[in-house]
Amino acid sequence: MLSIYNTLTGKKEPYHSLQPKTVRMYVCGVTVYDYCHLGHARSALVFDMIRRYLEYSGYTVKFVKNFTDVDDKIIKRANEQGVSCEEITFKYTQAYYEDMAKLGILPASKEPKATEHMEDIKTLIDKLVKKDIAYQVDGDVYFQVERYPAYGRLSKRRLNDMQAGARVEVDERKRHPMDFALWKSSKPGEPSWESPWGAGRPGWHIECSAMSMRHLGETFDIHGGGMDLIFPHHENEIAQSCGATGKEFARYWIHNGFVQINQEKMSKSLGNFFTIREIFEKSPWPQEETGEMLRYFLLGTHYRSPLDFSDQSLQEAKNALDGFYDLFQRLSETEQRTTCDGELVSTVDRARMAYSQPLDDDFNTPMALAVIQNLRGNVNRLLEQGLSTESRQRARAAFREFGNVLGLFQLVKWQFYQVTLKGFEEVPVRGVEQARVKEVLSETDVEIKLTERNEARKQKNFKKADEIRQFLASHGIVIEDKPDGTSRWKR
RNA sequence: GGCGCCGUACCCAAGUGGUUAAGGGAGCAGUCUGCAAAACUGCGAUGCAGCGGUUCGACCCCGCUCGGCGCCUCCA
Repeated sequence: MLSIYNTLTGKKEPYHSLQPKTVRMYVCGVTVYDYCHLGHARSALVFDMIRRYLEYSGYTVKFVKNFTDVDDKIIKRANEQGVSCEEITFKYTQAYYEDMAKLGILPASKEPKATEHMEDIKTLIDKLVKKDIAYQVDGDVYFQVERYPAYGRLSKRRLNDMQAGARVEVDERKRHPMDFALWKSSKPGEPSWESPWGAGRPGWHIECSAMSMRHLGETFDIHGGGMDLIFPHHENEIAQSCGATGKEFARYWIHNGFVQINQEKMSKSLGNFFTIREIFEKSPWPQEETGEMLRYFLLGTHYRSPLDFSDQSLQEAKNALDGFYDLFQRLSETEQRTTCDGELVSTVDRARMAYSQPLDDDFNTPMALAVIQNLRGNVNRLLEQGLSTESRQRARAAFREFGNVLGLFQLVKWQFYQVTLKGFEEVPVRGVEQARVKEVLSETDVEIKLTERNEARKQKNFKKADEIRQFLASHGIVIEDKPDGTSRWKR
């Protein structure tokens, strides 16, 4: 039985879909005016995991994630660079897809754009104006918060409290300082669409209401996003949507915590952010592995907690992951003994049950990882006592199955033979000492040396064997001798 | 000023009103190994920021204090 922490009620609640076996879920995506940073990655990854787990649990998931492609920031960026808004949004939408692919984040089932939903947006605003919940001032349309009595129920704020704290200049034309724009008249040169209120563009919040209702219906199951969207974005979405339809909007509100650097929120204004591509570029490890390291790191903390990013944390994730892939290598080797084949089956079954328990409890991925870590230990033990080739494949398949929910353990090659490092002079690793790789040895080079060494070992020439080991080690090659006299190696 | 979050071993990080406070990383010791690596085994918080309170019993509930952070303005 899945339960989810619902921001709306402030409690963990049993989850029930409105339609049986189907989840309709909307997540606020990004405004495409710049490269994504790690914070965006976390949010995307958290909801990707939730989506995957829901599917793993047998639900069909209608997952909608939007792109905001009309916005002040886009206009500003376009003006700065002297290019059109379309060029900006196209460029960063492409970049988004590239970054997400590297992180192993699956595309949503629908990825709508605000600019493609102008009719829906205008219809929705019109409805609010007709119901007298929104009002027009010159070419702008505002939502009147006092006309929605439940305003503040998501963020647990009262209108009066907020009024006291408001320290921005209030537009005198607004009836209440918290009233927000549904439609903004456009200045010359800005993107604009015709409307009953004049040429203009939609406010930020209305697009999500329009797009979610278009693709998921007026009432749907889950709405998610980063913590910082609770107010005002999601609060306003609720007001607009419920105001327009008179029905409940989203039923479960899920919000992920921030990525921090040294205990502080990662943000543009603080200048302490890392873009996703920057992390990949600076990583001394190949792309697939860096992606997996990031996922392991990001899912190692519960989605609602803040999490601090550092190079050390990434390295720790890699070390933890290495243990798995070392095991997977051994599982790929053949074996006749069947001593523990029976026990393996029950071990995997037990793990399967233990696995979904924490994930059912508000998506507790750290605990789920602990279950998989336990399974790793158990399989290692059984492996030592004897697991047949078939059982080894079964074990590997189990890791694939569990790992798929978290986007882990899907690689066929990690290290052991196939890996090539990128960049070979000096690879700076922030915070840690410099990783240095002197020169590249090709796989053939390594194989030749290895054969040479095993010859030497056969002849008990351990001095020579150790020299070769040392030589290879100085080139970042680690040798593992197997009981049968042959060796495996990894970089 | 309003609303809210966090403080668990060297580091990361789960968790429960009452059996031994998960798991990982790092470290140490041992087994194995020609050596090594990997793997396995063992060690590691008598305590969960501090102080009070509720309770038969609290790390977990309540209050206060200290420390750190977030939202209230665009923000994942």
